[in-house]
Amino acid sequence: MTADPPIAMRERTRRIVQSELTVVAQDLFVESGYEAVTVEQIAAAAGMSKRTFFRYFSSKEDLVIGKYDLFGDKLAESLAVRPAEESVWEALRRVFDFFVEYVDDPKLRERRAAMERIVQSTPALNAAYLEKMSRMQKLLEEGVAARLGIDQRTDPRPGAIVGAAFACLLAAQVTWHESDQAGSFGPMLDDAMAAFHLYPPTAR
Amino acid sequence: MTADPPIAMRERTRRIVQSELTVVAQDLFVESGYEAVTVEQIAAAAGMSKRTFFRYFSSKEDLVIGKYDLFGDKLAESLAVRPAEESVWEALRRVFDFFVEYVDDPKLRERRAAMERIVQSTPALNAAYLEKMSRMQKLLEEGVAARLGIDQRTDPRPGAIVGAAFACLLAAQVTWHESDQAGSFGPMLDDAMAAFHLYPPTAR
DNA sequence: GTCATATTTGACACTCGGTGTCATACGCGG
DNA sequence: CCGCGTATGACACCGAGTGTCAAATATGAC
Repeated sequence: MTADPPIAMRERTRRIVQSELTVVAQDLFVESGYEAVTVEQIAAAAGMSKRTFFRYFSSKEDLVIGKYDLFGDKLAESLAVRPAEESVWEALRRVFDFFVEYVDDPKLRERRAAMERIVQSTPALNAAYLEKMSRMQKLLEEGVAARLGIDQRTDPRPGAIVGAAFACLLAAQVTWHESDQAGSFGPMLDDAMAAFHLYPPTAR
Repeated sequence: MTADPPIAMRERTRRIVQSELTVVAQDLFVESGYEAVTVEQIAAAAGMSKRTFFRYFSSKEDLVIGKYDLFGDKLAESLAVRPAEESVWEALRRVFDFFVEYVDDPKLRERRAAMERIVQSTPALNAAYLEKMSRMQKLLEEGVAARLGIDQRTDPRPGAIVGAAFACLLAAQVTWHESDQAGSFGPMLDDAMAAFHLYPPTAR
């Protein structure tokens, strides 16, 4: 247990440096665009060498979208906790409340909107973003398959359902982002997901 | 008109060099993995310099997934041609017959399956693939919005519906790819898309 | 066939993202 | 104050991708 305090300490300072880097980098991205800003510039603006930057982020992309790595497990746990009598579609909608909170958060709104614009308009970032989403989806598929009592290895429906739910999430996000963003993101997501009705799974 | 023949000629030889490069590169990828093969190795194996490689493909990724750029417009046209009385979901399924033909094509099956494995297992490629898909989706959204008579700038449903259809396509593709691949890909896609029923769009 | 012209190619130098290595500086517990 | 482990910077290096320019090659007119 004597090893705990220093580790926690290091981890804390590490987080601080990371968020400092994130802020500095985002300001530069907003000013000049993602691709026009080099890692060396970010590092210099944060008072460190390029080599040290890569000790805090595994890549330039990671600085922007790395945070989504943490989301996946949270979502899967959140799905596991949903009551069994709830429909799969409804359960997924409730799981997405996590995103709704994130999008609605008034403290982050300005900054998040700016970064979203940059991600949407930078193909490399958008690609990486979609890949993260696809990883989250995979983590949820197992839970959905279990709920439906079907085998995800031979039945495409768990993947299709989770993918469709994420498609709703992304579509709502884009529309929301291009709207005036008054009120909550929740109803927009509800609209998107309400376009679908799931047939009860049939045995095969 | 005298300018036509040479252009067609150059374009033809260009295609030939491109497909030669693709074959050579795919063989190398299958042997050693995408990332382990350098562009210089591909170029050397095809008897040209690295600089010349980049005159035929804008990037290493482009060599693998660049062909999908052409799909988008075809899909959009294909949707525009679907009869108006057909439901949106059914129309999208019919548009996907294009993919079904592609996947079923017995001449390409072996090679395509090998490349699919590589794309699935290489994050950078998978990300780029998803990004291409997302571009195709955008091209179809307008047509879907028109069919439904709703405004895609303020209503998330066109994007959600197209995205959901593509989610079915991807899920079916993954499941298909992990199956014995006997028979046609079509029924697998039907299964995935049959999990959903679309509510008729309501005015807002 | 010959010449003029346009295109293709290779060679080279360069930028940027990312990694391995090593010596040094720093913070901490004894 | 000393020893130890971690953080850092400097440097060299690799691979993807681009700009430039000169040489090679193909094309068209005559």
